[in-house]
Amino acid sequence: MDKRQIADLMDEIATLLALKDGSSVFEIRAYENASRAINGLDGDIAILAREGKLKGTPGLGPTSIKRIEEALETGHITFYDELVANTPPVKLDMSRIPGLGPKRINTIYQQLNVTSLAELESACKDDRVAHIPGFGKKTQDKILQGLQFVRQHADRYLYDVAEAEAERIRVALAEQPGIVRLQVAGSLRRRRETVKDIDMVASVADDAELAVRSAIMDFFTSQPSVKAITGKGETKSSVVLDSGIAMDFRLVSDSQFPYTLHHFTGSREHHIPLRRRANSMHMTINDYGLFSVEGEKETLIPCQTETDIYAALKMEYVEPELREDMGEIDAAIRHELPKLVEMDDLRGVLHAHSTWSDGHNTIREMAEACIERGYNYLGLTDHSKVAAYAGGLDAAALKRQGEEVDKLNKEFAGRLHIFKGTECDILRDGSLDFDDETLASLDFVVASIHSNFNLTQEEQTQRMIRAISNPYVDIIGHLTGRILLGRPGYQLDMDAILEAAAQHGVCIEINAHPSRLDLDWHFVHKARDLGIKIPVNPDAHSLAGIDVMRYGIGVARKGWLRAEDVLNTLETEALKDYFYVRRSKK
DNA sequence: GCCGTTTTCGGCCCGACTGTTTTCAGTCG
Repeated sequence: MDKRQIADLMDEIATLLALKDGSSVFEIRAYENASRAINGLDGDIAILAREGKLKGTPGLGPTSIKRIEEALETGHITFYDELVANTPPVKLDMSRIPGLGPKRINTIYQQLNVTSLAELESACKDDRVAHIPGFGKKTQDKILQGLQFVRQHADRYLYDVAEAEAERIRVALAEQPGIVRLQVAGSLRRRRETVKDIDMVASVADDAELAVRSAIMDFFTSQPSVKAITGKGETKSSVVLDSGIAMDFRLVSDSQFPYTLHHFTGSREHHIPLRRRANSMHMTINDYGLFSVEGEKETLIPCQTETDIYAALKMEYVEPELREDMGEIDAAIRHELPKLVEMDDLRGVLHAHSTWSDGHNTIREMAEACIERGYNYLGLTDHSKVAAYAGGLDAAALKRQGEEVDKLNKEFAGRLHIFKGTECDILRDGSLDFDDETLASLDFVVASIHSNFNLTQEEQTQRMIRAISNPYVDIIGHLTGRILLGRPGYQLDMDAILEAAAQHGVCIEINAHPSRLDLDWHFVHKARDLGIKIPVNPDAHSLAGIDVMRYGIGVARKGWLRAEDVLNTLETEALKDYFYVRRSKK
């Protein structure tokens, strides 16, 4: 078990405890804290546990450490298993509905005896939920909406979860004798923010013996993370992994590899116009090959790589991230595809928290971690005062923090520059949580919404535009507030927002946290075309939190961004100038 | 369950909003 899996288990324990009658809210919170503490650990949890270094980590007491050790040794936590066994499954299902917490779940369960979400839905439609004391029509409607949300997002997985699963298997397979080429395909390769399953394609030499293929297939289906085998053949096997993700593995001859890889990378939407183009050039394309067609006769056009396939269609190579039928076909024909931004283009991080608010690590620790990762600057953005739940800073604390940063900047001179910032709450009316004088004292300002999610689209849009119009705001944080697979974002008129941001020269971040990836890639391209600069920000709350940047780069690439479109590809001095110029205009 | 200590027990982040009430419970961040 890795860090993430154990942290998820601890979080589930918290949920299960909350659903149990008579649990202490403080015990629940302790498990939630432990989960966060585990996620925030820097380094391999198995090594930390073995060396006894978990002790002393804030949030991890003797019980949590015992549970972690059990998970590492045995792969499960008995306490968790017992809780699951004693909790009606429908209660867990209900806990995924936004707006339904443990109290209401227990009330519904006791009053209506529902045993499934389907029964809950009927109960809502029969108006039975609205008649429970303390409930009403609006609550019932909200539950119905929540049920729909849960249904729409069932059986999907976050990119990072699927990627970790796929990578484990890819690394194992790569060692297998006989495999020539091996690559992840499907939506994972296209870097979709959530995926339904994992596709992987491998090749063996064209003259490989059947026994080689069989051995590879056997090896695949016997991977430790395989929970069930749903299909097994010479060229394709399907399994379900421990996490519940389905995975298809295809094994083909090496000469067939590029066509198969291309076919299973998709998307369907990309392939439709591509096939149309092939047809117009007297060719046809499927998962076995690209063929020229003369009457009844089909001749294979030999291709070594996907680049060859696109070249045969007189097109530029299309990066997998772009294969969504969002204009990439025409651009590839005209040879006008952008050179997409890469991790190596990034020079620093601009949205990070420290122990001054709800971060796990000190400014110094965060700074040193940035240096280790090759970044040249750190934009420090602790929460503002209204964010009490996150230990937000008031103006006086912010000033003291600035003094600490000044000292650290002297110490780190030449290696790292720390920009003084804030993640300032956007209040209900669109004003900011700090006055102008305080904002003016900082190098830069990230402004985000953390409250009042339920305003109408009109109100929410006006609120956001007012924040964008504030002369001290440089970057809007997690624009829509969505939590992938958790809750939809708040209602915003995106066209109006993007226009306002362009007009005021305000950046919109790509929040790189795998549960957010907000701005959504669908809007990134448009934002770019309007001239909006887009920083890729980790929203890090720990050292490990800095490492999510690559997920943000995935979104940036899906949104057609070049290095010059991403704010934090600027070198330190250029970024200082950028912020300075914005500030001096005020 | 964790923490801190003036340790071995008492406190634990808290304000705002929503929907339901008619003074408050539940949820969220």
